[in-house]
Amino acid sequence: MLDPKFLRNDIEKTAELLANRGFKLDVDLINSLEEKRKSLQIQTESLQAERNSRSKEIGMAAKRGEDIAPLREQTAELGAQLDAAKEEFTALAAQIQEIAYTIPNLPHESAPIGKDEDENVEISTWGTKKSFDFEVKDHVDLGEALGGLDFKSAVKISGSRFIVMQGQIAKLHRALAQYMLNLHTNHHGYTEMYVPLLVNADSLYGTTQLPKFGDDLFNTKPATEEGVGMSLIPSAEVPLTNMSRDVIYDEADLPIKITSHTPCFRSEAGSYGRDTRGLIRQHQFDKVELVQFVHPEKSFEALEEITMHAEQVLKNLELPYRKVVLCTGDMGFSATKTYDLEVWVPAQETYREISSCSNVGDFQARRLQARFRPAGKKKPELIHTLNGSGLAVGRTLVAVLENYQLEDGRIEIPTVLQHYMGGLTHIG
RNA sequence: GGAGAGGUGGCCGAGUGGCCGAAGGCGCUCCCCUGCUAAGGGAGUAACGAGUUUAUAGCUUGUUCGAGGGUUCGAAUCCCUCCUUCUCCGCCA
Repeated sequence: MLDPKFLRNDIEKTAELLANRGFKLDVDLINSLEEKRKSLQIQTESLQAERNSRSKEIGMAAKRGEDIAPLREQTAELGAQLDAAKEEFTALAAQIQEIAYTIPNLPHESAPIGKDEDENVEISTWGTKKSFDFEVKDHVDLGEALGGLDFKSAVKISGSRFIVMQGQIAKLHRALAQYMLNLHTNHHGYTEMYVPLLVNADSLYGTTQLPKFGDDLFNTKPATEEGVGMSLIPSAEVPLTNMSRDVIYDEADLPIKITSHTPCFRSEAGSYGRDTRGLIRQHQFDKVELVQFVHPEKSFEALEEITMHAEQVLKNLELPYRKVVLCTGDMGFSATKTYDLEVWVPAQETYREISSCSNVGDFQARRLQARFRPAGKKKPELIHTLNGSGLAVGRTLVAVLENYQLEDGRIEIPTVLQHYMGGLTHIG
């Protein structure tokens, strides 16, 4: 959620920045609602103040043994007025909040301005694309031929966009996740976390999946007026980032760096027809997530760092990739700035997203009430939160299968993973 | 799943209808005292929102005692629902 002060004091500038990401802020509507809010709030609060002081008087009169019946009657009338004002104010405040919830974060000035993914800017490329002197197969053909990817069984058991993995491929998938976790905990300073995969609505509001993106979630109960029950996490970002909810950290505790390997569940509503083949877009996939809570002045520094941590996985796996900074029009709802890492996928002859690292600024922290107490100061301030995939495990498996394929259909195992595979050098 | 007892400020803990936003303690900050240290004395110390303001200063004001409803002129205190913690029993990887 944006700082409401932006909407009150600097709405034109805010609208301009939001326009960069293709969001049209209804300035006139907000201005008129705000104006109403202000007068209504003043009115309501002064009625409340009046009631409070009268009630106090009644209490004192009662103590003196005076007759309080007439006073009570008078105040009862005031109460009716107050109830009406309160009701009106609550409705208006709810309307304003509903709008506020749908406003995305302001892009940072260093994010390039653009409409959509075509205007993302490549920052760097790494690694050499292997030249294959045979026709490359995609991971589906490779995996099925090796008996390790079983799409048919997954359809039978659950439906499309699920996968059954088997044998060495299942093990390779596990090895990838283990390797990533070990790298981040042993070398990048993250603390490993085991977290719930089912979360409550408060958590989803905290990380801004709700109220706007509820359709992307799998819920344990259909949404009703009573609530939605619990939801399967779309990313470990949700439980990890919610660790900070309603916490006031000591400044010395920052930065906090945590990581977790979890399955992620996404309904992928609205993406029918895209990436229907293979493991690229699944309802369930594994991911190793990196989350940092940092001092507000350090968050852009931290974004570079967290991105580097994700890049290190690709480098160590010797997978060619490129780093892209998302333009304002392609950034996620809560991000101020995002780097995507895209891995080379030989069969598609293109780079595909495998990690997304974002500085969220105080956007989530405001909803989470995630704060720290600056040394020597009384007032707590909002922290900044960051998250990054380090990496999406399923897509990394795709990249390994395709980039490490041999002409005979076998897969070479990247050096750093061989240890995790019991010394195995090839699959197949 | 059953029975019982709880949830109060950074922490502990008192408070069963009216100067209670909340005694007391711990912690923390500042000051005094003590030639260091330990101890002692004094003062201060919740969050969030609105208005005013150059101001995250001050002032005025509202809300918040697990959450949400209700009763009342007035609720930490009474009633209802939910969440959650602990103890005992049951079940269980």
